[in-house]
Amino acid sequence: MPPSDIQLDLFVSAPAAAPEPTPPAAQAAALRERLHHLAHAYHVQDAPEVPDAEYDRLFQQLQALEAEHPALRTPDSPTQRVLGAVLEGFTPVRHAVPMLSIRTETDTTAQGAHEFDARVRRELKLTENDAPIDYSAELKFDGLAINLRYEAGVLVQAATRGDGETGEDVTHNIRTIGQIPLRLLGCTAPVLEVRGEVYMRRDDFEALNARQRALNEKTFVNPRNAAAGAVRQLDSSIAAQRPLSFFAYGLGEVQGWDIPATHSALLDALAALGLPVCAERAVLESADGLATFHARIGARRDTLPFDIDGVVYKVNDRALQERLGFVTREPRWAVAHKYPAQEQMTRLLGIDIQVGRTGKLTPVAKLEPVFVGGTTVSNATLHNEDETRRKDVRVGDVVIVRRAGDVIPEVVGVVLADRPADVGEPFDLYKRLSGQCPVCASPIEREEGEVDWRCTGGLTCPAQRKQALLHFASRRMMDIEGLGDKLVDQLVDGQIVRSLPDLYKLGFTSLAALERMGDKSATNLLAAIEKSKHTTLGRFLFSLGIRHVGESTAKDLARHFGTLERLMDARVEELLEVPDVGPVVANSLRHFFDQPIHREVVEQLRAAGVCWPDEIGLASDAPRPLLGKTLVLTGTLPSLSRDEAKAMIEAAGGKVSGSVSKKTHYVVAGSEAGSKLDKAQSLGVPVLDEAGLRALLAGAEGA
DNA sequence: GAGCCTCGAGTTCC
DNA sequence: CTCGAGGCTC
Repeated sequence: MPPSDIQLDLFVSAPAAAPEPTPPAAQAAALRERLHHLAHAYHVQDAPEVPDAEYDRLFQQLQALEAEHPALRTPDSPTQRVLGAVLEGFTPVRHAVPMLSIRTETDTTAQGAHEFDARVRRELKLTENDAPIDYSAELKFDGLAINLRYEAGVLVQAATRGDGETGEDVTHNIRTIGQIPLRLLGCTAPVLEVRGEVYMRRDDFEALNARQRALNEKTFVNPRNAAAGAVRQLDSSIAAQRPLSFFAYGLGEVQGWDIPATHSALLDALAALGLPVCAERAVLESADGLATFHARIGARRDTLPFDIDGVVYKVNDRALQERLGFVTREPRWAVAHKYPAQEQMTRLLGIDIQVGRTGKLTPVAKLEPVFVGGTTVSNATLHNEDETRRKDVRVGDVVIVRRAGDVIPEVVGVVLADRPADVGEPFDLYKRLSGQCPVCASPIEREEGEVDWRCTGGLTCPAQRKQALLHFASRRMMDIEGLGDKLVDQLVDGQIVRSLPDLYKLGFTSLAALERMGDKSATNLLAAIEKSKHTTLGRFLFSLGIRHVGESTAKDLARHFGTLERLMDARVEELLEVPDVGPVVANSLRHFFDQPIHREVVEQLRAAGVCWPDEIGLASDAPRPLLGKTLVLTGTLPSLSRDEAKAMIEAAGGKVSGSVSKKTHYVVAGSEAGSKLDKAQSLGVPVLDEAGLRALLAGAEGA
């Protein structure tokens, strides 16, 4: 069976540990079974069934049980060996020096660092009065450990960890990793084994998955999984297409090479040999220093280009390391200090289907609330029907939920082993809804080649009407302050507002009668509605919610046609003359204005007093120093809001775009600028601060 | 026809 | 913010 071919059902799932008071022996046996099964899925099949945090939890449960009842500690217990197994098809490699695992400090608070320091000092019989100990702190990469064997400076073999004693020869795949030198710089030692982690960068992982999706191939759950799969390919040409990276962090067998006296010096020496060593490391003394490192890296965890699951502390001095030695298979002088999990398991309670503004029907996972990545998550989008089926998510399943940083929570996959007997059917959107919109019961349809199902009800569908109203009133369009979703719900459900023009017929008495609406709020809202009547043609066009017509296109159309009448009557060929308007947009516009109901809405809005100045004539003789220039805004400017800055740039004839490319003339960066700033720098696009922008607007004015 | 550059649209939580 | 897709360019 090729490693990528996952057939979980071949493996009988082990009985889960019973939570009821079971005899400890039976409990330990059940835990051992379960852990063996999970470890096999993780290490050998590259198909983890549960998040790491869950494995760790079961592992610790077994450890605790064995500590309490030492008689239960069998030689084959997962706690007694480093996990993994040799796969058929690869040549086994016996490690000259065993590849050990590292003890995990599971306390994710600063306390974890203090406990490690205290243990080390106790073992060394140091007192408060002794000098502090130097520690080397590094990142704990989320990849897989590899041993590289160099003889006379030449890479002769690369092996996985396997069970720690014997791994697999994966030299053919490792040689495809460009970062790993095939020959060391200035080193001809007879034997030098370098250990480190093969991993996949997040951007490489995303690109790989995008490629897999495009080919309709199965995507990978996470970067580590993808990296492990690549390293275990029997065919190295496949591995070569998987973008892997490497960091060195330790040694195996060494002959004829002077090992530096400290770990930090060793890392420097490895870097000098031409091996990639992560720059994110430090030498610290005291537990406080370690705790600070842990917190500092934790704060930046999401912005690192690769996944980590914690940091690693090592006693820096090799002589001290030797004095500390090992306990069973783990060094006493090193520890991994983890971070809270970004993945958790929870149960899928149901699948709701939402109706969007355009009628798009989106399946949303209703989850048993779970704390992951710093917040409690109870909803997660399933995007669309295909996506939901691809993951085979069913109601009642235990699912893995991930949330990293600002990323929207997502359902990564299903724990098939825990699928209950009474699990729901495979997701079928049409069947679920009996072909009807869940809100208005209009027929639903999915056009050829489209991913999404849509409600055909249009504005007769209350859900779409509500979204249309919210869209119309939003800040970048008609800007009606105070018209939020709660109010829109009441207005539409109470049939007070049936169409956009109804908004302008609202009276004080009908408003004040609503829930949570006092005299003051009603007056303010009416004032906001009144104010919104004075707008621009561009905003008005955008606010109508015509498919494929967003802010930017609406502005282009307004500028090109000048008046609404000319636009409404324009033929498709005339519409195509507008820059950035192609057949799809042109037909969408034509289709919209061909419907009498839409023309009527426009008519009524104007009758209600909605008006705008003619676009023609706006092309005044005001100086336009930024004519033809494209700018990108990023971060927070000290005194200008994003919209203000944008308005100023547009008034000067410039265009504000959302993404940086080589066509961008300037990037205006404020504080907390993100990836756009990096991109500007890598493309050599000039970067301005607010003062620079003002100078550009003003300075060119005289020219 | 491929690849790049934008724009449009959807989405979660506090 | 990110993905998908429309439009433009080569």
